[in-house]
Amino acid sequence: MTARTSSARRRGSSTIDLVLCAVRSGRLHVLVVKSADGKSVLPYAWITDGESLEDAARELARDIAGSSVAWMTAGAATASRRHPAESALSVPYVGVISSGAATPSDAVWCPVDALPALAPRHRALATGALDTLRLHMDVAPVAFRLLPNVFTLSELQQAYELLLGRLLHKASFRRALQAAYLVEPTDEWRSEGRGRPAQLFRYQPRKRRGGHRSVRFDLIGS
Amino acid sequence: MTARTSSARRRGSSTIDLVLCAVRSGRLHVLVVKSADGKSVLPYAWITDGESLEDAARELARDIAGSSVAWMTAGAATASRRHPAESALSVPYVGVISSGAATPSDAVWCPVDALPALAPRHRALATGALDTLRLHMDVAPVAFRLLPNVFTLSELQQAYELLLGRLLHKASFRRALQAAYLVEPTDEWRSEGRGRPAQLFRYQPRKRRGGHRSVRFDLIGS
DNA sequence: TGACATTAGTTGCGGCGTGCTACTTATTGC
DNA sequence: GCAATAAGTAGCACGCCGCAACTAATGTCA
Repeated sequence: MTARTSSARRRGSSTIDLVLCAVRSGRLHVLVVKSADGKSVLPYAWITDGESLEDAARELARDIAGSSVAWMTAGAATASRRHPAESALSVPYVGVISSGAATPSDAVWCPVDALPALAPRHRALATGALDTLRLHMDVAPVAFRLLPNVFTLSELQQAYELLLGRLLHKASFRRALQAAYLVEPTDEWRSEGRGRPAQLFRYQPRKRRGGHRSVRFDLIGS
Repeated sequence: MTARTSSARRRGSSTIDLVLCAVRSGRLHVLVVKSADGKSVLPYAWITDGESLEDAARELARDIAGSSVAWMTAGAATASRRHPAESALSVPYVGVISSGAATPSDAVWCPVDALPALAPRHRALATGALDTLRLHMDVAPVAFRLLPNVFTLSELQQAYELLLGRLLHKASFRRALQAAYLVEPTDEWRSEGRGRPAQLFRYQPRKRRGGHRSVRFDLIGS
């Protein structure tokens, strides 16, 4: 718990609630901290007038996780369900932390499908984080930000498989990636125990095509 | 202005701010109302404790537009820039109204690229609405909800062209639509002045494929 | 040391979706 | 009847995608 979170709480006030996500051993995890009374909570901070919400959320994330978040977006504000500090209104921010970053002290990475006891509002925010990531992954480099600066293509594919919720075909994945000019090979290789070593790549988008957004009907349902 | 909007304003409180969108003569419009002092504002309502934000937003939309919104989603809450009633925190909701609905009284549809003088926060919310619609149009029937219950395929294509910001090819558009089993033909035809009459269709998704989300790299930029 | 397992990375093929051109159909207006 | 206009369709070529099969490089173990 940081000074931000333990500052004077005001009934009827609003909070920024943080859902920090990372990949740990192939599963999506969210960062959970302990409140003053020992309960598990998502990191949160009371909103003060005149401050940018985005800036406040980034500052909170830096306080909690030590490093700055690799990517972040706001979720849908909610006043439903019980907040651990009785915040009237929660403005959720969903952030992504590189899987290479060190685990912050006084915090635990919890698998999103095996969360500890959380206040109902925080549980809803945590379980909804994956949907938020899925909503943005086609227009923002969410999967890339879940990885360290250099990564193997298999790691990138695993990140996409986690976000999409289904297995992908190696050759197709790599051809599509090649065509998009998003990654740049480094001259490093990593040996992961057995098997052939993998080349390391870096996220380095090169092509700036204005648009060419295509029509997509296949995901529309009711 | 409804009773909701003119209710006691409290400094430091939060509002729901509504960006209602509709297509008028081929351009995206947002609904603007007049405040008590004659200024142009987006419809808004003070948030009261214990009420669902989504419910409150839908109620506000019903009060303002008469009919219920065809589709709605929450945007990113913001505390930046000046709000017309000095709301500390705005929770924006972007809604879509069928282009067939009647224009509500005491309200004006304004082209989003030719807005009247608005408070800075409201201007930012209005101009950001198109991005919100674009973010959701691949997973929700946003374009369909911009249209009346029955519509021609040319109207649907125009809605998509407006959202995507580019022209589409008629044959390709129809083939893709056919393959998605999203619309159902009616036995009505509409004659639009000159030219061959167009068959009317209804949004009626039939196929429920679980997932098959595909990898999309082409929109990821920086 | 050689066979095997394991993981990375590539190649070629078939099918489907998409962009394009060109065509047919049906209506209004002169 | 004929031009103009807009809806709707057909055929073709190219590209993307899933798939299977292959090569390459490492570790393991008998």
